[in-house]
Amino acid sequence: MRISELSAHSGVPVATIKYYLRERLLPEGERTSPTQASYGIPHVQRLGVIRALVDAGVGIAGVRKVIGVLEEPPENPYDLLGAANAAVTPVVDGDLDLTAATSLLERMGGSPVNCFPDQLRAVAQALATLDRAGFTVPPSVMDSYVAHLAAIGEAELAATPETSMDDAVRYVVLGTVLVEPLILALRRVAEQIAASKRFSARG
Amino acid sequence: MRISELSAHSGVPVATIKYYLRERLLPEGERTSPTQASYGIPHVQRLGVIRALVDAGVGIAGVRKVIGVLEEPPENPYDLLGAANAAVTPVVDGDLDLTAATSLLERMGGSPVNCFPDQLRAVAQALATLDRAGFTVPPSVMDSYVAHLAAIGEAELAATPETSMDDAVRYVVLGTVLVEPLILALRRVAEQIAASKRFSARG
DNA sequence: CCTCACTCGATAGTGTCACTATCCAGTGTT
DNA sequence: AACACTGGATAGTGACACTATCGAGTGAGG
Repeated sequence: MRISELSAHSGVPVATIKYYLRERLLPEGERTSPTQASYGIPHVQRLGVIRALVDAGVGIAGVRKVIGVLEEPPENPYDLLGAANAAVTPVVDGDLDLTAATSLLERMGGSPVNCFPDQLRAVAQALATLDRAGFTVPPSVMDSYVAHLAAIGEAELAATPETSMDDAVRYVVLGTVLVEPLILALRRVAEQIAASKRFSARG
Repeated sequence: MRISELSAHSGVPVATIKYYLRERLLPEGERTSPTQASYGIPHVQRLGVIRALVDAGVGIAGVRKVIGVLEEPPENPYDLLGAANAAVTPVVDGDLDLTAATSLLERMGGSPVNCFPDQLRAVAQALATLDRAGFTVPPSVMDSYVAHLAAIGEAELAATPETSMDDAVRYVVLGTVLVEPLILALRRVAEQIAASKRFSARG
């Protein structure tokens, strides 16, 4: 498959494919001559992953990290998940009050040792942003978040494929990031359904 | 309060405040002379909202829409939520297969009339992106998303403040957007807790 | 009254990011 | 031999959220 065919097959412009090659997001094709290389199905799949990640707001640097994890996954499944999360969680610097975040962590059934520090800091950062905007999450709603997201996390983990390590890696790494837009979109839909039930304006 | 004090009090640089004034995200201060204006607490709060929204990835145009809704909220609470969602949901153009998204909507207890079309399209878009990356959400996990996000949506709606219209508007509009980073961060934490329970690598 | 830091308002510039366009010499295909 | 196409390099684009600078006017201290 030549580069123009790869482009046609994946929907990604040739110039962009060259860009991804340059950025080492896409492996080189097999060289058939000094100015020719041939690409295969894995390249098409990889392009799909790259575009999905970029669309999801993960920057080129983050995509590179994710791909790094996909190509050299940690032995331990727990560290695999951590690496996947770390690849797409922007590191927050500066002072943060971690007490509220730690409390949420414990309410979800974990303890600080269960969690990479950056994830905890991400929660704290989210809380700080809400605070800065003068927004308070009602306790009943926070309870709901804690309970239902814990359940979602368990369901996701329970469904990790056991068939092959490759499948598991792919599931964990991509599921971590790519499902986020779906979750947010479903939440908005859920809110509108609840609103229409409550106010029966359109139903 | 002069502009430099507003800056000191909010942590936003003077030049940026001027930029927000120019973009009409921040209302003008009360003029005390042709080249002087005084700002108050509402300006500090507004700055907090703007920064929170921008940090959350909502662009300047989106922030303007959100603020428009805050300042002139629709009478109907359902339309208020719709306007808040519309302000921050990028419109997806192009052909999309809505059947899977509609099915999810129904599984959440709604029907197409309960939902603004753009929200449904956002779900379809998220599913299409997953598909393009070659990622399949296991049915049991999708069940989990549907059930738990529906519950979250209801909890959020049930907690809408009844004290004043202002409070309700603020809660709905800001809650729609600003809580998203918190939800995603909690999900990642939940996954790690579940992983550490399952593999007991760190707990 | 004078000075000087500060203000508004306008305009232009910066840095980042994900591409995209152009050029080149070399190659396979007809 | 003609021609489209290739890999590789380099420079340019457009969107975006600021940020820097300037000029004329103004309030507060000495």
